[in-house]
Amino acid sequence: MPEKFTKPYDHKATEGAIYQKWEESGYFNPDNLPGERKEPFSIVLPPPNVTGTLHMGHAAMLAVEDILIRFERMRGKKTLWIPGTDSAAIATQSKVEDILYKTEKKTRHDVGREDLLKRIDAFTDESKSTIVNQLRRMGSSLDWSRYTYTMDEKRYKAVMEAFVRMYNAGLIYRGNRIVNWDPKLQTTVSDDEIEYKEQTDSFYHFQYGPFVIGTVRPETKFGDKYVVMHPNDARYKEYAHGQQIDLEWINGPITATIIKDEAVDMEFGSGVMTITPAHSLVDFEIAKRHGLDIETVIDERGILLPIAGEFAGQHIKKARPAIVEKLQKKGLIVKTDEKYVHNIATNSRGGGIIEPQIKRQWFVAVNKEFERDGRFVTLKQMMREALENKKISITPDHFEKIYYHWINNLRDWCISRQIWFGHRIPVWYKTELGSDMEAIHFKEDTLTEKLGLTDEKAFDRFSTDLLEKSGWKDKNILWGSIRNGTIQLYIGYINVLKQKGLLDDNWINQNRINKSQREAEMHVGEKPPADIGWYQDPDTLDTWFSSGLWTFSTLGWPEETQDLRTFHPTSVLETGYDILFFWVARMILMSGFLLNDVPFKRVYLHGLVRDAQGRKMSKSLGNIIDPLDMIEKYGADAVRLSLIVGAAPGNDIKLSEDRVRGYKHFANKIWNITRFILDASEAAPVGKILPEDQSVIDETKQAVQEATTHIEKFRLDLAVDTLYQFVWSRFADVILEESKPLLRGDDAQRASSRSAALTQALTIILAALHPFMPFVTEEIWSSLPGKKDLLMVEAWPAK
RNA sequence: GGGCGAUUAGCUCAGUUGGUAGAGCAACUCUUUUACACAGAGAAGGUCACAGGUUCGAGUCCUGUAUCGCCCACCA
Repeated sequence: MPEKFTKPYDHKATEGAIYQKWEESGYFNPDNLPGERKEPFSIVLPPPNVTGTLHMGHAAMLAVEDILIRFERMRGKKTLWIPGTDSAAIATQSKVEDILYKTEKKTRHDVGREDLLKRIDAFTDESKSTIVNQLRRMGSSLDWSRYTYTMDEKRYKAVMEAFVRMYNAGLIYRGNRIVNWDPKLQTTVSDDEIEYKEQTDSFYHFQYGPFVIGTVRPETKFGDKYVVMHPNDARYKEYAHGQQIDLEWINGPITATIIKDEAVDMEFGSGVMTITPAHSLVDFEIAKRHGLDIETVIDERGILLPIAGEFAGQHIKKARPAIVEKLQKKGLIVKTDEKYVHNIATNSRGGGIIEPQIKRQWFVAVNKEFERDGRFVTLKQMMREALENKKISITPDHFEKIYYHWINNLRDWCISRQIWFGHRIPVWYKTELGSDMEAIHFKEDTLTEKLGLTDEKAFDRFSTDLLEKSGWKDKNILWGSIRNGTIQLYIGYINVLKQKGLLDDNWINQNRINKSQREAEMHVGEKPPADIGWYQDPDTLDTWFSSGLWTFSTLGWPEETQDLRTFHPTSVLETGYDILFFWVARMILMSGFLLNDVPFKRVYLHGLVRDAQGRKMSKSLGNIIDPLDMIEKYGADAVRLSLIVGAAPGNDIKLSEDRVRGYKHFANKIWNITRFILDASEAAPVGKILPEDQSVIDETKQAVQEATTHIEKFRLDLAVDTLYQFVWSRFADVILEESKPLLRGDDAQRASSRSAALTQALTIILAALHPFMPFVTEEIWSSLPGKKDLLMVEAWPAK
């Protein structure tokens, strides 16, 4: 018997070496697997953030997926588990920007786009190895030869291709619509990334002509010239739709128009409201229904525009009390509720408070019909049908209801982001200015005076100089145009001037004439047309756009690769229920349109890992259990089991260190069972199994069969429970105890028979436990006499 | 406001088509020349949230109530 069995199982001395053996065997790669394997089984790893570290949620995901992969590999399938990491666009860029500011006191505008991207690349390269090694520590049998990164060259190509195809099918369009604008991160945010947070504010009731209107946001009220009420509201039946009323408002007399619309809740407040279409989705829709004017009141930075009169140029936060004070003086405040509790929209990706803005952005049309297989369908329909036709099933199944509910409420998906790190939109513009970004116009003399520049040549030199210092490559972005005494400057240019302290918001808002957006000649494609003067859209794509391609971009799409033919659709997509909509639904959308197929056949949703009290693990609560600490202390096998047992699909897992410790004991139990059996087989050499000992094997097989059924139903929790019960309470406590007298008895034939039966039962147990506890089982396997190949490719001991 | 879950031993959770309540952990008693004290043997622990109903029979099916959780929407 090997020396090591005289001591308790030592995971630290074992796990590293075992993983190395697996990797060296090449068996993680389906092309190297022994025997003839026809049936494929594939999973793509939901790619963790490249700059992140492993947390318990990842650990749970890895445990489940590795169990499924190892189980199917042992069942003789051609198994592929594709590793990858995600660029996590916004999160990563913010992180690098933070570092930049902390170490060099610079913003991204100081260093410029190209330089920032270089810094991000360096940062991600450096941290990539951390997460990749942590994935290995869990024992994950990922095929590293197929490792992918969302921002690598092939994936970039796939994203470009997808965009172009969807654009050509009319499913991607550019439109001016109200979007969720994050003034802190200066980018749009998709509907799904918004998180509502409760907040207490003052709620003001204002006298608005004969009406009383309420608001928590007086600073948006400058543009309000429509007063809306329900058509059936008897209190206001004397007022007619379209009727005009003169009244006194914040900055003097205005004329308001009565609008009757059913969107108004008669029960709320006075049943009358004014609308701010440019900064509220509901108001925007009312305005569109009635063809009303839509006026922007607040700019991208939260600064009030000239429409605010004397308040123009102020930040909304500062302006609010001043506006309230003015209304108070004018006697227009009826009353104020100090403690009004309401929800405000925030950017869940660490951003600020969402300020709806009307912006020109790129969208995916989910309700637009296109031709497919001789009929007209919409993306929404396709997403719905994938489940209705049972091409995809979700475990646990009640999530299917939630999925349908989400689809039904789905609006067009805003896919453009104003951050720099990400897949850049493959669209090119050509105007005399180089793009059709937003521009602001000024009177020529005001600007030349402000910057101390006397003529156009001086301005040109000034710009060129600025250009060099700021590192911008494309001169066209920085320059504006002068014509008819008006200077037109791009937002990007203005931002640079602001950072240099040459202009400030106050001045801009007082001197601007208007804003414009020029139509440009447009080309959609990865590369610009051959002639010069084309300028690429500065925006990048929503990170979920590229994530949506993940099941097939990782397999080489758009090329017709062998991998794509063999492994797509993937067998199972396993992820947390928290990204069902972000990711799962979008993969169904993308795969449906681009491949006319589903991305996976089965969705398995695991729960979230919480602490022992059921709270989310967070830094602020200080209740984070680090999977690597746990692996260090108790071994990866124990960590895996602790995340599987008691975790029914979709249920949250309450994890405590005690649980992990408990499963370390189980690893040791198996270790000692082996020691006992090796001992026995040395004392009583393995012989022919007599009929009276056959039951030991039969019973073992039956337990494994039961576990197999559970795994097939994705009840890994029950499967491991079955095996645990059998091994500990039945095999160790009863069968081994009963065997002792037989092994030491006078009947040598019986002793050999029993010893043989136990040895065989042990091999079955080891094989059955291997997907769950790969390290300890593989280590024991290597010490059993007569075993040549690795346990990971041994045949599964049940049908 | 709409939707989806949950409520079973001190804690965490199983409980397949209805047939006398299960596991792990913790706690209790005993056991150490025993494969394993990271152990074994034993005992204890439950009005299955509550109230009705269907049934020969309900933790399981139906109705309602309460509490907790999550998702979606959102009121100016």
